[in-house]
Amino acid sequence: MTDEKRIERLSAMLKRRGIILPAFEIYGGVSGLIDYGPVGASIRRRVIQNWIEHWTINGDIVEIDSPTITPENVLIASGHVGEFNDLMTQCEQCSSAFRADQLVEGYHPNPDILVSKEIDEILTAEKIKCPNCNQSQWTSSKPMNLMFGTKIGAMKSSRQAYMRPETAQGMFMLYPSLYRHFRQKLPFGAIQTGKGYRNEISPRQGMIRLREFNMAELEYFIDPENPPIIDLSANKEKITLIPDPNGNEHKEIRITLQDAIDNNVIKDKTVGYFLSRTWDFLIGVGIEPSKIRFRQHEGSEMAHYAEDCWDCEILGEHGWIECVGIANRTCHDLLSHEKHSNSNSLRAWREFDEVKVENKEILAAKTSVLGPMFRDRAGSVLSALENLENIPDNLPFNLELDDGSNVEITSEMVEKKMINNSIAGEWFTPHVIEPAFGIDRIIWHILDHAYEEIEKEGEKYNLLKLKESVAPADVIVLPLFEKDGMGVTARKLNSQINQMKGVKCLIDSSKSIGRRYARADEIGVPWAITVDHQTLEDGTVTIRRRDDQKQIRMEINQLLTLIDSNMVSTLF
RNA sequence: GCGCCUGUAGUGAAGGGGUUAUCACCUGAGGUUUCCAACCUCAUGUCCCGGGUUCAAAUCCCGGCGGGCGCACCA
Repeated sequence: MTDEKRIERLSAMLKRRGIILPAFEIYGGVSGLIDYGPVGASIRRRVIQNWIEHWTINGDIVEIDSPTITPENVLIASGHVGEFNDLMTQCEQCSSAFRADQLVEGYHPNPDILVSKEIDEILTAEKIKCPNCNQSQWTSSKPMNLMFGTKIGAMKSSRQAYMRPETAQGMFMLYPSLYRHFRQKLPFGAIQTGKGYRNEISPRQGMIRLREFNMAELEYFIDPENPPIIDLSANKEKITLIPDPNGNEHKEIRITLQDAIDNNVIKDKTVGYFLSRTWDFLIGVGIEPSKIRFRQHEGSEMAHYAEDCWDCEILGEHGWIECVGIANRTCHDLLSHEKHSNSNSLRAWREFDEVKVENKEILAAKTSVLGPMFRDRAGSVLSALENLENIPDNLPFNLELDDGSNVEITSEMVEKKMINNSIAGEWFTPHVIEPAFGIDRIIWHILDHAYEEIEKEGEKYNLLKLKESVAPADVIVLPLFEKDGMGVTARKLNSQINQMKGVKCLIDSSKSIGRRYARADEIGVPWAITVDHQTLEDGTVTIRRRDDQKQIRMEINQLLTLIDSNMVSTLF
């Protein structure tokens, strides 16, 4: 943060040019909500498109899309309801905030179940002191759930629900379908992009902490005993890591990811792989390599579900900001959803290398005899027989049932049998590695890193050096003048280019040519085509490169071919 | 949520208990100009919202909303 005013000039430009603006501004605005304007929306769409293509390119990852409204039981299972319904209270003396249930621990057998009023009474009655300043003056406690609540349906039949705090749960809900889609073979993954919601207490720092934000998450399901084989040795780039938050090695190191895995700096290879793929994505959309680092989470700041977590932080005007979290969520989510939903389809089948053959002697029940004999107890007799550890040598014998009672089993009721079980494999709950991207934060840093203020002929000049892949438009057509048919030619060219698949072209004919170049440079359009007098004579135009203002004259048709095949940059 | 600072055209700023609120850039129309924010003429557009004090409030006071920073919080 060398220049304090730069962020203000950048923010003013983003607003002036219709990139990022405060939402609902004519009604005073709402903190933590933003609009992407006509230019910004194009950038956002392209960043997301890049992200989707980046992950789906190998075929082991598919895109899904789930509702943002989520019923409460899903979020109870995920832990979001329980973890974030804590009552908070604040010391009036020193303003420190604490979880109220932790303060009254020891004064009540189960502080978790107390409501706000009861906790306040205990705080006052027991004169509980502030751990920070030793005073005993507490504000009334308030529940702190950062989720936006809503109801599904009306009146009595309505059902409690929340706006999703993350997109991940959608992928877990679709696990059975994904498992079938991928022919029941791990590893595989699913991605989802969309809005997430958090009712932040205090949104800050422009578009860094929003209440409604664009997320992009990948859930990659693996067999923890047979993790994917990862080879990152081709990746020679040294990357900044801050590992070992609680140990002696907690400092920045520069290391290749392969070395980091080999030296156990990154313990999980799959996590290492996603660090690498995240790096590639960020570079691809124009984040500066020197402004990226990966920091390992401390135990205390880890989410309730995560086992190991690395943040990818990007340096910008707001300092180092967490933009991607890569977490090993283990089997936490799938297991919990299995329990809460009574489903048994959130598993995968692991075949053993060798089929295990088990020869076993059992007492097979003759149900036609047992049934009439024991009637309503027949069920428990059957299960006791099945669970019998040691087959008795002689019949009859006394069989103990679950309820502690005994029955006599005679030779008419059972038959000794040898069975051979062959066990080919086992069911297990897959582990999941989750890279979660904050798209708005990434877009902020793309803009931050691309924004350049230079001097041009003694004047200040701004440009956005966006990568072609995330520019709001690919090309802009500028008639030198409207007259003499230049405007007509330009409009025709604009429409021809816009008919190309995946290519977006703008046109601008107001004010002087220099001013129009400046406007296009400021929103980051990489190429400008100028229609001039010579165009009318010989069918050539000039193509201008944003980053150095170089121009090349060439035939319109030749240029159109290059634009269509995304090859304009080969000209220069 | 607390504390300090703060809010004037699209953007950046000046001013300030008084009758028509100022400037630059931007935007639009016209003119001029054969390629990098040129020039001329004209035009559009502002005191965050609500309440109070006052003959009079954009200005002072209170509250809200928004923004910045610090503390706290942050899946």
